[in-house]
Amino acid sequence: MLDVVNPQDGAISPAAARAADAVVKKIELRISSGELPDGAFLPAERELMLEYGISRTVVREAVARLASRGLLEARHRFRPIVRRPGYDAALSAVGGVVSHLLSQASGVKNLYDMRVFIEAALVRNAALHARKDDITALRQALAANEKAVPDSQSFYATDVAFHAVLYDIARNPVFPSLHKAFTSWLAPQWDRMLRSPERNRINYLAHRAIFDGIVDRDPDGAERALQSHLGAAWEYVRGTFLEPAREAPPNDG
Amino acid sequence: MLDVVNPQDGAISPAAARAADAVVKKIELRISSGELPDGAFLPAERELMLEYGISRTVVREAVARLASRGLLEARHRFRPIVRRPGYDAALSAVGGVVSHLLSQASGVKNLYDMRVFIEAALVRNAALHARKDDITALRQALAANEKAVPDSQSFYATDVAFHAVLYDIARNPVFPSLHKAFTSWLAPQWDRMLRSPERNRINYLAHRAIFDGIVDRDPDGAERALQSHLGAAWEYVRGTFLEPAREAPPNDG
DNA sequence: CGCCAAGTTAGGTCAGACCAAAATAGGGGT
DNA sequence: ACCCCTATTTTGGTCTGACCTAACTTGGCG
Repeated sequence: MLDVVNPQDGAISPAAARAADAVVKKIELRISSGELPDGAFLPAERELMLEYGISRTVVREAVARLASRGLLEARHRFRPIVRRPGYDAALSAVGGVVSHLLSQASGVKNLYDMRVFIEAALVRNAALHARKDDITALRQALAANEKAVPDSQSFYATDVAFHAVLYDIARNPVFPSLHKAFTSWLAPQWDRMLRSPERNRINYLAHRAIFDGIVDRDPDGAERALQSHLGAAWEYVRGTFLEPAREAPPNDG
Repeated sequence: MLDVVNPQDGAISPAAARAADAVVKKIELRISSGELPDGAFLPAERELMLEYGISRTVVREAVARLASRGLLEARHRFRPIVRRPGYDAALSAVGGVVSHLLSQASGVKNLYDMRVFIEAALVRNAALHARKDDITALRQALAANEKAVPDSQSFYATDVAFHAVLYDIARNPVFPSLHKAFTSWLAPQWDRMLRSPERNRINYLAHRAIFDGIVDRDPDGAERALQSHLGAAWEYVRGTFLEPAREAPPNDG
């Protein structure tokens, strides 16, 4: 009566003893204990293999595992660098998978809608809870945005920066990272959008409307302004890469 | 004298040709082309190694890479299974990194706040846009939840299910996956919470308040109910694992 | 003093082997 | 026939030792 428990490995998962796993934990510990500070080089593979009494195979697997978790930054042929992962790393870890999802038009749409949804909630939150310094930051970002209207290149930068402030106002470090993730994911599609001073001006005005809604402490107005802003932006870019329209978004169980 | 051409590659990062990378792409192609359908077993390592004329080392690295991207589901000592990644896979790919963040109390708080933020927006959305069948689903989930009040075990399940409906109403496949991710990340902390029929009843009533807000098309009321519900839940669990309170949430650049 | 070439280090890959667990085939009892 | 238990084969996980090549280091030359 062998009870090889492996039913739906729901949460615990027996996770048999993998050699690499133990090494991962040890290195993880050395990182979180500060023995391997952020930015430091990981010891050479051959060194680790002697130190832990394992083969290089296992060392390499452990390193790969840690790298995929974001604790190590392992460039090809370079010594891995220790990285204390934050929300940024967490989000960028998804990058690989997301890129796959973005290859379908529905993926872009879903992600964009998600962004709109969250950002709408953010402006609403800003309208309700923004502090003086938040308003100041927003005002400055808006001014920079206006000044950049003639130059599409810098307009894009100030555009992103303006939206970034909205994510900062929530005072949850997850949001700024999320913003970076959104922009980096959607940038490829976004870049194809033709830009012009006229178009920039329209977008700037939309930003100002959002700003006004926030300073007026009018969550509904601010949200409406943002929805219309991002909705228009979508309509403007969809034609550049979207075919009729797809169904059946990928969604696994 | 072969000159190692850095194929333009424009920028600095040579991104040299890694053998594993090429294999990754080939396998990726075989997956997306349907030759390796979702759920199929990946060929044995030794087979792949013959097929592509590479060593097993490279095969294993490629497999590991694909697994970390969610295209393969590679349990220990089992033949990898092909998985067409969806939003679920994308989110669960972050799991590893997130678990690290959750080891700090601030990480739990930030993630939980994020969840509250999003869920608040979701109930507001539900109050504004829920359709008849959404309301029906919600009502059923609520009824199941009420029925489970005496049994903490099943109450938890129906609790999660009730919240899940809120994520479904947004009609964006990202949200249900996000819900799964949230619950699986926060479950470990949540499990420590003592449960009792009395406590369950309080939570059920909170759910009903949310439901009422939605059917009354009262976004503010519904959101208020949810905020108070999740806020109370946090206060209830924080004591079980939280020390005084931490600062400096992890946040990398 | 700086630049370029030879030497050294260390990551990437390979080949072959062994172990143990999983998958499969085979045999015995009912 | 059918199922259960065991023997065999696969196959993933790990080890060893080696080689190649690109980084890194060092030292000589202009």
